[in-house]
Amino acid sequence: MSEAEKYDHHLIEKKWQDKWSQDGLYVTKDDPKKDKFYCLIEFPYPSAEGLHVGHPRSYTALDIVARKKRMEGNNVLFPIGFDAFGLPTENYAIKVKKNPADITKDNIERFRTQLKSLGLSFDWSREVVTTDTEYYKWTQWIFLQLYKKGLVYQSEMPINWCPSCKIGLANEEVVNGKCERCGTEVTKKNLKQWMFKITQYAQRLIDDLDTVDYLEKIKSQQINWIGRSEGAEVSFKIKYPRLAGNKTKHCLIVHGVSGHRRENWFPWLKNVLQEEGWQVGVPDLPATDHPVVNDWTKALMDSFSDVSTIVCHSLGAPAALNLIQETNREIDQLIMVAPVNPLQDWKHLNKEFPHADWDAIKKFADLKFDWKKIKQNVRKVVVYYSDDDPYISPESIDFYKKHIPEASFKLLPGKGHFNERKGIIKLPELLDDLIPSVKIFTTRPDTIFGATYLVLAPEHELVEKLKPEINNFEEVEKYIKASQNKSDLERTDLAKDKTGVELKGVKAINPASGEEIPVWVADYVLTGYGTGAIMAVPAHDERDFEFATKYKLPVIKVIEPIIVHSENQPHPEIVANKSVFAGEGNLINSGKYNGLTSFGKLGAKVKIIEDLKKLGLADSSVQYKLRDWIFSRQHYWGEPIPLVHCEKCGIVSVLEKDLPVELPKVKNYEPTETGESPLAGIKDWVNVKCPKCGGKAKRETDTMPNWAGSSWYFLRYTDPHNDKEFASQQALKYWTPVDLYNGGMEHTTLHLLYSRFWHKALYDLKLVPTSEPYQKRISHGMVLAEDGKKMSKSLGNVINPDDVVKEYGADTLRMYEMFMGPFAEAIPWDTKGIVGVRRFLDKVYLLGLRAKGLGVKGVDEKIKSLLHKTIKKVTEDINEFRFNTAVSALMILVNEMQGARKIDKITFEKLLLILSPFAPHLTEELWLQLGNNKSIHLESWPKFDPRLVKDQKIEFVIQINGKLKDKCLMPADVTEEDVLQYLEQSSKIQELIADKQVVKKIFVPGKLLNIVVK
RNA sequence: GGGCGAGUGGCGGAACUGGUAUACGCGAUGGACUUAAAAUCCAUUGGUGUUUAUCCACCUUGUGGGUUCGAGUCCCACCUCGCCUACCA
Repeated sequence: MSEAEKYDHHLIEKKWQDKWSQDGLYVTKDDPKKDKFYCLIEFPYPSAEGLHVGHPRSYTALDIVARKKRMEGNNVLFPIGFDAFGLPTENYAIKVKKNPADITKDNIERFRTQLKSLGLSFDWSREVVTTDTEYYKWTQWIFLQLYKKGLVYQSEMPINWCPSCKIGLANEEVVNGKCERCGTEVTKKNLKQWMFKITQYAQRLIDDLDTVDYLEKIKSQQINWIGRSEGAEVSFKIKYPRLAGNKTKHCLIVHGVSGHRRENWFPWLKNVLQEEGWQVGVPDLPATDHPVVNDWTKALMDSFSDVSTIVCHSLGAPAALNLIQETNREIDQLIMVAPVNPLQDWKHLNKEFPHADWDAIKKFADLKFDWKKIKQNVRKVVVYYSDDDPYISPESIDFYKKHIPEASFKLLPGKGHFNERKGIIKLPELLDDLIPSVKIFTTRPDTIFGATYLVLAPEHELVEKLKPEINNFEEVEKYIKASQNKSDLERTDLAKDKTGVELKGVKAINPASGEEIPVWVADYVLTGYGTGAIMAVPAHDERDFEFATKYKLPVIKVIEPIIVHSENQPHPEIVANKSVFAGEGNLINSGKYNGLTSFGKLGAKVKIIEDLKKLGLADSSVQYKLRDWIFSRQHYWGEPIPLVHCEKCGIVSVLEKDLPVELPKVKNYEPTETGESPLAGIKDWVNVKCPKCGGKAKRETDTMPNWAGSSWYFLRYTDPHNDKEFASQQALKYWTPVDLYNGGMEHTTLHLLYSRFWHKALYDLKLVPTSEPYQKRISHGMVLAEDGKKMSKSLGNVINPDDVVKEYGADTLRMYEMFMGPFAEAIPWDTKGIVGVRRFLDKVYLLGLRAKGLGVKGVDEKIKSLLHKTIKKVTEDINEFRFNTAVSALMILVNEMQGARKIDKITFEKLLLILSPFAPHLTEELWLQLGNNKSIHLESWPKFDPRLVKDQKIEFVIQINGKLKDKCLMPADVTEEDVLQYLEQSSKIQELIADKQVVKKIFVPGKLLNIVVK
């Protein structure tokens, strides 16, 4: 082939790209008569670097699918847009001191030119850009709908904070625990954040995966990320430490003036405490003889000589204080429920309690409390009060706050005076003070007898609560502070030893065995998951084992592996010899559960929980690793969150008619010192009138994350110019769900999950017709650099697609990207390999030139058959995304056609048709040169003839003991008899089996005959 | 540590439900064309051995076992690499 016979890609490609655009060849109209096919690529982020050689790989692949689908008669939607908000642009803007909006505009322009040079059949008329106000107006509108639905809330959350850049970082900006930009170790900072309740959808996000067609590994990644685990919450009671020794558990309950009603709330407490082995004294005194009088006090102390705890209610409170003062006895804890201020004027209550001795009560006012003395005698004071108590005013509580500031004051809203007539008010909180307990989450309740200690996360609230009981509180506090200051990296570094500290003086009771076990605080237990506390079973959990070994805590084996002797199982001794056995098995050392299996419907897992449930000590529980979605970003370049903080009304939505809340232009994009968004500094933007009351208000200055705009862009494509709705119901009904969605594996957790959640929320609001956004999801492999590493600017190994297009043409680039390897796998780029596909296209071109002179009919049967086989193969390969083998099939056909003696125009045209999705420019050029007057891309996809695909004659294989020994040409439907007959005449085979004994013969129709000899 | 996936020539890779391993492409070698080079075309190209008339034999899909008439493909163990994830009880 000479130079002249090579085609000029510059000329051809530009010509057709312009023509197609002029003719609107790829503009899609909604057409209910045609079957729709919605084919979607992840829209790119228009970075300053421009397109990278990885983009065309997936775009071409889906372009091929889209083109084929069109030829098959579908109405195809194949749109394109840009996901343009986000940090890289903001950072770049700060660096070059330009407006991110201007930078974005330039970048998109560059991307458009590049994308257009590839001959992709996008419908550019539907282009969507997330940073356009017409687009983000609707992102904000949807946010408001979700806000109104109660899916959005505000919460103080620790965010990643770079102390050097003074900036909040998104998770994806933290690389190995360090700031992506400056390399400083990232710490945590508490900031109020807007959150999405994605956890509410956790179960549905798992369940509905059954209704969609995703690659298995994508499904499993989603399921893993959501991380459902079934288990149980079990309460471990804390042993009240001061009672452990010589003291008896003795509680005195002192009621108020309404002594006749004390049964309204005392009995339950009395019962519970008695069940726990406490002695309980409730002075059963007539109301008229209320215990203010010193005589009574003395009598009381005589009869209850060893009281460790006093619970008092209402007027019982000053009485109890008086009691403590007068008797000068040490009390462990004093719990005051709705305590009365003794200085209060009680006259107005005379009528309500006519039987009370008001003369005696009035003496309260005369009491002189010696607060110092009282406080010396009581170790711990707890005060419960309510916000709607008709008898106890806030001033009463202030009285106690003034005199006993050390007490813990607990407001329980809506409890009234804690003595409602209608029923008994139970105060589990109070019980927690008397008999505190730790709730733990476990997936292995069957190992509970092996729980030799408890571990609390450092942030666990019980630590503070047990403060008076902890003998080494200073040490504990130091540990907690230290672990809070640790960076995430340090805290999750598995290589480092686990650390922890024991709460000395505190013991917990194993509810199954009744054993006393120590309680530790350690940061290998996470606050955010489960209950923030675990029972440690060192014999059957690696982490617990490691910790127990370090701190010399007991290890009790309670599960024995079931020994099954089977060749297909790992050897049982290997399992048995491990110090930690985390599998299932039979129970030992577990009291009455010994001998049960750990698993199964009748196993210990179920049985133990059932039994503990009856005692009110356990409950089945399902936990998810998935956390709520932190939706706030303290950055400039994102959609403003359309909320307003009003001094009077609190948080108020921006009115729909006032959307979009536009990003103001500012001079400085640098984040602020405080971690607030740069928007906070723009006074005339921040200060607004409240949409509700018209009063003073401030705008929310946080912006949305990138994931917002990309959660619903595919909906906008269906109706991109609608200014009344985000998309019309009609368009949504016709086009959704997306039939085929391709993207990178790196987006299968975050983007895909967020987007599915967002869509489900819209579905619940009846704003979209389907509960799942994407019917099918596939994923492409990365294009690696020639050295096999990731392409990156810093390594200087990036290949620019523009250079390839310039030198070899878009068709060549497209075909090479398809040919390089399996679509789903990462493949290194090989510039040398490109010439192979270019040579192939040159061959096609040459064949085309020759074909012009050919007759309409007359072709070798062999070529005809191969053509039909190739049509079949290419059709199937595109359906299965096996583009590499489709290309190779096309190459084989072209090689054969080149060497063929006889070939006709129709055969060549069919080749062009099946090649056209891969190389749209060249095939269009040749198609029209051959005298056709309509674009090849408007033609139908050719069908193969099944008769021609089947070979008449086949190469039949003769094996001896499975090894190939001979081949012979046979009719496709050859019988065993015919083959055997052939064998008898074959001297070669006869020789080979001459001195052997033929055991049997295996005949596989249409394939082979295997002779088994000895 | 967990999850998923992959190991096939000098290289990228192919092989449908177990049935001819190495398709297709790159590279390499030799030849044709050319003053020469490029381009193009033709031939060869997994390894070893033997023979050189190119016939033949044996070996070969990370390693070691197993199932089977037959294993790149299925099972078990191990090794290596990649991606995602990370103390989730």
